[in-house]
Amino acid sequence: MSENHRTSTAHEPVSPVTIRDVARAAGVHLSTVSRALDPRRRAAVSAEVLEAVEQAARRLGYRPNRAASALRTGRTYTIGVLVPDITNPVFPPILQGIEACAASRGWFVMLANVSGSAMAQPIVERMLAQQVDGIVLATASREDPLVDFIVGAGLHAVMVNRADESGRLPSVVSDDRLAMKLAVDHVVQTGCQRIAHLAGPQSLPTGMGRLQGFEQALRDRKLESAGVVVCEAYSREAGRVAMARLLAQSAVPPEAVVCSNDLVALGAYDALHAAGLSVPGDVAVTGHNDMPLVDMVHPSLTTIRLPHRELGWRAAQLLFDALDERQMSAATVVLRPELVVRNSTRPLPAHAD
Amino acid sequence: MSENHRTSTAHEPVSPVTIRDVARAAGVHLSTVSRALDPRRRAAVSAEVLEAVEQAARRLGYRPNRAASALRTGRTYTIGVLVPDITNPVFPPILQGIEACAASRGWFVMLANVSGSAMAQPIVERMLAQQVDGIVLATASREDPLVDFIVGAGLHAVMVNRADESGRLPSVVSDDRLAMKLAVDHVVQTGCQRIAHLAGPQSLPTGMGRLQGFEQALRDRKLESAGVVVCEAYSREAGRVAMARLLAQSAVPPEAVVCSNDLVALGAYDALHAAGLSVPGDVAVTGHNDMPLVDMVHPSLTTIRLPHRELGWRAAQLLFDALDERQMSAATVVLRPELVVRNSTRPLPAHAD
DNA sequence: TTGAAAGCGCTAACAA
DNA sequence: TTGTTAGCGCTTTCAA
Repeated sequence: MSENHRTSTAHEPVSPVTIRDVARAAGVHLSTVSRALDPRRRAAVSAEVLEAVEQAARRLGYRPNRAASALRTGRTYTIGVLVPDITNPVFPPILQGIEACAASRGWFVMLANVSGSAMAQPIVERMLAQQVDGIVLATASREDPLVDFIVGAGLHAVMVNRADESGRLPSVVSDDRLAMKLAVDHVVQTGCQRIAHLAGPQSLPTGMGRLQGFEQALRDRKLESAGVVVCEAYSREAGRVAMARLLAQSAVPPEAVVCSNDLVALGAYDALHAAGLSVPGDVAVTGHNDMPLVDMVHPSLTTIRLPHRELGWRAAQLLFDALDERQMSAATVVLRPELVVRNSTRPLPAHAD
Repeated sequence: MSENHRTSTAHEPVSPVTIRDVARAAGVHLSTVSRALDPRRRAAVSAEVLEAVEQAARRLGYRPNRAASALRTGRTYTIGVLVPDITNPVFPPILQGIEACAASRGWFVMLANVSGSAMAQPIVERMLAQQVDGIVLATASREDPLVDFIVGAGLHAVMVNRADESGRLPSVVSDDRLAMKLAVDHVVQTGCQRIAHLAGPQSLPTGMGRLQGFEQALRDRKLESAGVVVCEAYSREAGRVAMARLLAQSAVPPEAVVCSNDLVALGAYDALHAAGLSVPGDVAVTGHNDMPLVDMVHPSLTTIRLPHRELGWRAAQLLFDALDERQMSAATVVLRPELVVRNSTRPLPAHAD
């Protein structure tokens, strides 16, 4: 049994090497080690001491204990991320962007999947107990009480993809109004005049934003809406139900249906097929998000592509800005979506696949 | 300015209320507060004191500082999760399962997206510095040096979806051999005899396992392989290239192609179409994973469904078992995949869609 | 340029 | 049943 043996149970397998051990090995005081290992204070250490410390640290396999450092400084180098449903394909690339930005600075991401808005505040409170330095919210509803809590707690936070309407927190979103204008203008150009909209849940910022964008786009074109139905959710089944309802509303189907979401659009396919209508022959359909494989469905879906990964990266950047400069400028960053034309809106299936 | 005002910079917005404040408010010693607030030691506190403490804590909005507790106990109530690519649709449900299991116990998940196996060990080291209590790896290669490091460090870890071959760590995987047997038996039943396989990367446990499963399934049926091509990656493009190569290898195409992955299968579609062959008319195709929307592609893809969420949940459970009982029984849990029959293997397209 | 010393907030012996 | 006390590993004044 060696002399400086430390009790190491299975519970405590991680580096038992402390800053004190490194100091002893390097023959200096532990405060000198702390200094030498901190990039910002390294300059105040002589070259030979620096070398000795670094060598000792390397030799012993020293790994600074972030829990201790967090207790002392209040910084954990960790941000919390709340997403509503990680299996919704919109969120993985956003999360990837956030994680990549955090990792590029040596920070970590704590992930929480928030099922149901009632869970959000307790989760944020637990994250606060964990001393996260900031939070990225991808879960906001239009008037989200969580924002009150966060602002009240003085917590650093930003919103991504969905921003609440108060504008009290910085946010990074896609331009939903532009997205709908792109879709409407496109179907108009292919010859459609009677255009309907399958809207998303109006409790969500995106649901309302896209609906307003659709209406504005029609006004710009001096067109009347051929009907709007609000979906219960951004899901295929909700889209199917909504499309069926839309068809039931009038004798003649619309020439085009602009959907607030790809899954909704695929649900619209289902209802249109069930009604014996063909896409795009009888009705053109557009989606929103360009989720994986919508280029493989039949017919391939014309949709709106969002820079999801960039949304996440920029949101994290905004958070780090706030953290660094000790200030929260409640900026809103709006990124541009892009139209992706495929076969669900082809005027004529001349070049059939 | 109140008397017990604490300096609260923008950096330190989180609860400045400490256990000491609660003790003062409740008129007891801070160790009594610690006891009263710990479920395991609560019993040793009198009812009236317990009540007073809880009330004071609630009134002051006390939130235990986990960094301090972590420093003292070595426990952060956090597990690290490494995934190779969060935008690969296999991983979100696995991650969801892990997160849900962790959340059900009040634990948190630190997520790292590991791009490139060289990044893995540095990330684990940084997680160790963060004092994570354990790690879930979804990134393993067949003989992964990371496992050496983890075992050497005495770190608690489990593998999910992909398990390395040494069996030194507990793991939760799907039965790849059974999966391929299900696929082969199915296409045999639909009348195919000349069956080929598009294999996954042989550096990955799943790539090799499925290839072996395919070969075994053919042996069981006393059939000769109609060709095997190994894909560069689990991607559509790699599948397309591999299928093209397979077609070039012999004059007559196989009757069925059993693929190691859905994306690979969709790439096979591409190559088959390019060669003027129809699915399933000329060649039947099966996939693996049942990723979202493969029921919507044309033709809808027959594939193998995995219990991805359960994979994640069970992996987390295994990790918590190890953490609780201070022992690492290197158990392997093998879950059963399930065949999902769709139109890419229909014997006759009688009921065309 | 380095060392000494205090203390972040909490837990867990041990003592009363 | 409650209080006293030491200290987890680190950062950061302050002094030398």
